[in-house]
Amino acid sequence: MSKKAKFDRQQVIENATNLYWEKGYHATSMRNLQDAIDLRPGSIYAEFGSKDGVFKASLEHYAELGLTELENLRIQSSSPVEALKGFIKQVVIDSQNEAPSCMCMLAKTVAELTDDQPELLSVAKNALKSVENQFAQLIVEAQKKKEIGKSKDPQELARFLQIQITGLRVYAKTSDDNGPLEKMIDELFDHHPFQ
Amino acid sequence: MSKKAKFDRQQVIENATNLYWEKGYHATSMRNLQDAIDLRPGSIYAEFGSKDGVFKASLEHYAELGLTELENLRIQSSSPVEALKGFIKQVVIDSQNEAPSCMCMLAKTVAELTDDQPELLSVAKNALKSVENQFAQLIVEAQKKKEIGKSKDPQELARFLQIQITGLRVYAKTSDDNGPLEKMIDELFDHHPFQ
DNA sequence: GATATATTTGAACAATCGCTCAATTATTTT
DNA sequence: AAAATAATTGAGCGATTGTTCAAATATATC
Repeated sequence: MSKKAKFDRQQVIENATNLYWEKGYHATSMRNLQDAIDLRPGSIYAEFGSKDGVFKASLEHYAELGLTELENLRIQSSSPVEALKGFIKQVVIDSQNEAPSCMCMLAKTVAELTDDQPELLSVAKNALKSVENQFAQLIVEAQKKKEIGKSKDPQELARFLQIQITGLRVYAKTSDDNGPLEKMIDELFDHHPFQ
Repeated sequence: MSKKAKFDRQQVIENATNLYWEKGYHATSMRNLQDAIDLRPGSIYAEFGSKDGVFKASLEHYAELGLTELENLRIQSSSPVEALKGFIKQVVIDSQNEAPSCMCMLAKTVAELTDDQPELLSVAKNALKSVENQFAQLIVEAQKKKEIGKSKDPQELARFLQIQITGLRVYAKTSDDNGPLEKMIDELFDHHPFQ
């Protein structure tokens, strides 16, 4: 009795994410978005409600992407610390060539938005916290495998990693020499607060 | 033969800086700016040429503000390391209550802008590098005073500090508990790569 | 094939964007 | 006081913003 053929929602969100990730919230217009996801305004507003709705879906998709990648690295590696190090190298180094922006989209959003967009800001903050919690979980696992001393507080170490990643990614955008960054990542787990 | 009474350029730039610092480049409109600095479009364009011109002047003023603050802290303190630590505590902790944004305006700009604004991006990057160089200079001084081992590379330590500050300031925006951050700052100079 | 209905389209809305410039105002020199 | 000129004003430019909705289209049911 009705028409069912719809666009590929997942593909649409992926394209929207790539555009928002590159340009940020304010610099991305609905017309930019329409072109990037190949949908007319009516369809976008029927599916997402507003520009904010698309951005929110993008933030959630981006966070899911990161968490999935971390899981995959954990499966591929025999060591939780190696998985963490691989993740950090990927987001800090590899993302410079492959990703829409070398910045973390969540950190970029937290940096860009003010309390004028409380919900979007909250989504970004919560997503960052989710990633941090996943870090902590891997650190607990590493402690069980004696890769990290059991006296350390996993949440504290996870927070430390988040801070390092954010700092490193912003710095990566200011510099074209990855040498020092790779060295810093390699040494991350060899000193305080990990050792 | 002519009219000379002009607005206070320094005050105008200061007001513009505070607005741009809070809202970022794209979210700040020329009308927002007109209200904040109490000037009509004609005067603004006569003095700064464009929205980008005002932003550039703001970036430069912001950088100057930071460098001056660092100098003042150095004069007030007998120790270069104490000056550095004081600077970091101020920008990470105190700025949450006092400043237009707890974010570093330069890092925020680097995070927000793309190659669509190459000149503004370059100004922000260069300003960050200037601050980093100032850090390095204080570290050299600290080495002379035996506060830091002379085998350490000042530029490497300065870069490390920049990365820590950026990471800490973004994290501060996601969290309302400063305890862990203050502890991290206090311990910054007690471990690798400083010791 | 006709009907019903969900989906998709794209022109167009009011508001706002960065910016221009003729007109007005204020100050200095004569 | 008059003339000269720089500074300031603010209405308004064309373009773009986020969003709406009547019309057109495509699919499922009968």
